[in-house]
Amino acid sequence: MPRQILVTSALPYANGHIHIGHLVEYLQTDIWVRFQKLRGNRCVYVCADDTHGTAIMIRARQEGRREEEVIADMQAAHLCDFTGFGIAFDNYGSTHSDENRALCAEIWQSLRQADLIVERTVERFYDPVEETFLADRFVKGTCPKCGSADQYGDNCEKCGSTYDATEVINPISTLSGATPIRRESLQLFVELEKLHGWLTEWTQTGSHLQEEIANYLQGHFLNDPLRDWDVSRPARYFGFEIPDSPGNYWYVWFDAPIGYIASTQQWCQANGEELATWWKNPQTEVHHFIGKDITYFHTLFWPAMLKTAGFNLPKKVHIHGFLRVNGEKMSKSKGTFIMASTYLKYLDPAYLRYYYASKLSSKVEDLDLNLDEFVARINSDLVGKVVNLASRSARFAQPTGLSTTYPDDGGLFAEAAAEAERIAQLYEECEFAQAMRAIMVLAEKANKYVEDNAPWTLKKDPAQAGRLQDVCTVALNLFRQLAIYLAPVLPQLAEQTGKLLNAPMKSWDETQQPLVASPVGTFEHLMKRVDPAQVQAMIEESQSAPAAAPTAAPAPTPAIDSSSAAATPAPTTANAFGDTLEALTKEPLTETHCSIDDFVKVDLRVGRVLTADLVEGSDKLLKLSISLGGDVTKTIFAGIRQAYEPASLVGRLVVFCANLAPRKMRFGTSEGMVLAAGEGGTQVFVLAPDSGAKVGHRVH
RNA sequence: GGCGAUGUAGCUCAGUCGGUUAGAGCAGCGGCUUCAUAAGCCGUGUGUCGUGGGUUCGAGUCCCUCCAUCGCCA
Repeated sequence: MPRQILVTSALPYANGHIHIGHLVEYLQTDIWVRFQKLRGNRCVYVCADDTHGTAIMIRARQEGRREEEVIADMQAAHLCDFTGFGIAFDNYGSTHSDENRALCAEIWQSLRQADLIVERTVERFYDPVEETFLADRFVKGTCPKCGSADQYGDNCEKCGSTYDATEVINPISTLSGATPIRRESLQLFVELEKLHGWLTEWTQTGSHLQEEIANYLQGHFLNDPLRDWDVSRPARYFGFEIPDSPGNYWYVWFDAPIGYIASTQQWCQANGEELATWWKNPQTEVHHFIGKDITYFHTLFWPAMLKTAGFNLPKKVHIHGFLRVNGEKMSKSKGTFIMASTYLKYLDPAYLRYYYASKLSSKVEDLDLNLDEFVARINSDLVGKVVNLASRSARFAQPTGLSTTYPDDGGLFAEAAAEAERIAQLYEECEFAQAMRAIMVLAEKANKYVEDNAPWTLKKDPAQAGRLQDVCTVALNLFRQLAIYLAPVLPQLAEQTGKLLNAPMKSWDETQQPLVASPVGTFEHLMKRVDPAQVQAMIEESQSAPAAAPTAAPAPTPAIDSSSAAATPAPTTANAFGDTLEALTKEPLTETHCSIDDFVKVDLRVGRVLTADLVEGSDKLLKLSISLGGDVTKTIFAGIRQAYEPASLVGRLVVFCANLAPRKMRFGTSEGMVLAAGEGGTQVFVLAPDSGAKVGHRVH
């Protein structure tokens, strides 16, 4: 009987782009979800942008835009990054949605009815310039305990003491620099203490939490009375106004987790399902994946809200540690603060998926991305052991296909098949590192089989043709087993393997039966070795570019594209650089001249790709939003989809025609044309300026 | 400061209820192979198990001290 599983990752905040630290969580979750689906369980994976709060409000004000515009752009960018890494949400919503507003109201009503809400007047700092109350972290001043200057409003980094922002000496608002004034504010609190007994029981029993987390909660919170949770913020605040308390808004951390439910609801609406099936049903397992920084929101406040409002409690909250790079915190100056979009410009997402998988456990431990190890591990495990297995047998098997009966392999296939449940158990428990190791052991045995049976020798003797086919049948079946075991981590490899062997992989159970009598397709490279130079280039770009908006990329060929680019047939005659007449022959020079007056009519500009999205219903087009600086943007539909991963374009500079007459297309209006060279299809190469060119520069 | 985690081979880590000479992958070294994307196979480990002490017939594994690193403290 298939399980019914609802999975979430934490909602990324709409104030910043996705970086490789975020990706630990989304990849961990995506792998787990893909595993569940492969096992035949009903599994829905939802997420959303977390859009409310002071930070968004400030950002919008700084940029002179409405909050809605800021969060819409960021959501597009987030989705683009996630898609680039193969993270497959069933629905990706926003906390700023009608569904979420309604659900917040519903849960709020439940909290009221349960008599858990209390109102109090509190004296808080107010910024008279920005006209907003100030969260503690937006107040700086001198520590009232030790006298250290320039400390935040909640605690002192020097002496470690904690205090109220209103105690700080000589306070300053970090938003405006103004001296904040004290002002009374009505605040609404959730009296969490009323649920203390229940929370203790829920957190300490039933393995809803990792053991160390349960201990942490017991030691840090549950031994003392729980404080009231302040869930309201006075206007101005970007969020939802509390229906029965005009002028007050729900604190961002109130409506954010409700976004999980709201996103599920959107999915239900799109798929003809009932929300209750997923959130008010003891048969459904809810699994949250989060980072350790937001533990108490998800293990105290959130269960309390769910319990009170009658929604499913999480079966498990899976909490992971932070990412470190080369043993240290991610650092801008060392180039290890790597944005997802930057990574995608240089490296195959499969590498990071596998690397993280090879390091992840169910513990709340930090994960270290050691870049030397990254290169070594991918090259050794994925290229050397896994992909190589197909590479050294598929070509021999292509003329004949697989044998009609599965040959004697000395028990190798059966042995690997017998590992299926153990490996599945490891995936289930989020022990991905152990799962990867178990799979690699199988890969080593398979390679030894190929070595011992030397198909390349058999090939030389026509009398051994049958034996050659058998040996390749074994090798390719062992490879296929590995590809299925790895499919949650490497979906692309699974898909390519399905194509190669003319048997798409749909289920974990396919590891149990060898494939026979199937034709073998033409072998194509499944994975490139990691080029350390690309890693270095990625670091250098991360070092030089502002994190939020990478500048002047050296415009490398996208990683996904370089293998096909090399496959073009070549030469007749060539110049000293090896350039042939091939292209010119295909498209001869235009005979008629173009006057300078004609030329200046064409307004070519340098622009930055803000977002790149797949166009529903078109296999050629990408929808690009291109910035000319500030808030001036153009929307362009470019026929480059087959050549570029959308994520690889975001943030890079392009040259485009900015005054091309707008053209209505089926999908929207295109306001220009991006310059690119090449024959079309996958052979398209977008032009980029040398570094130094600025967004908005005209091309002369 | 309080609480917690971690510290095992050059690197990444495994070591279950304490029990024989402490293991694996990678790197390195030696050999073989050359089908494959400079890939593969075989062989190769003299490690103060962070330090010092204790319990025990026996401790990487239990207890205490200290050191180092990291995290958390609404």
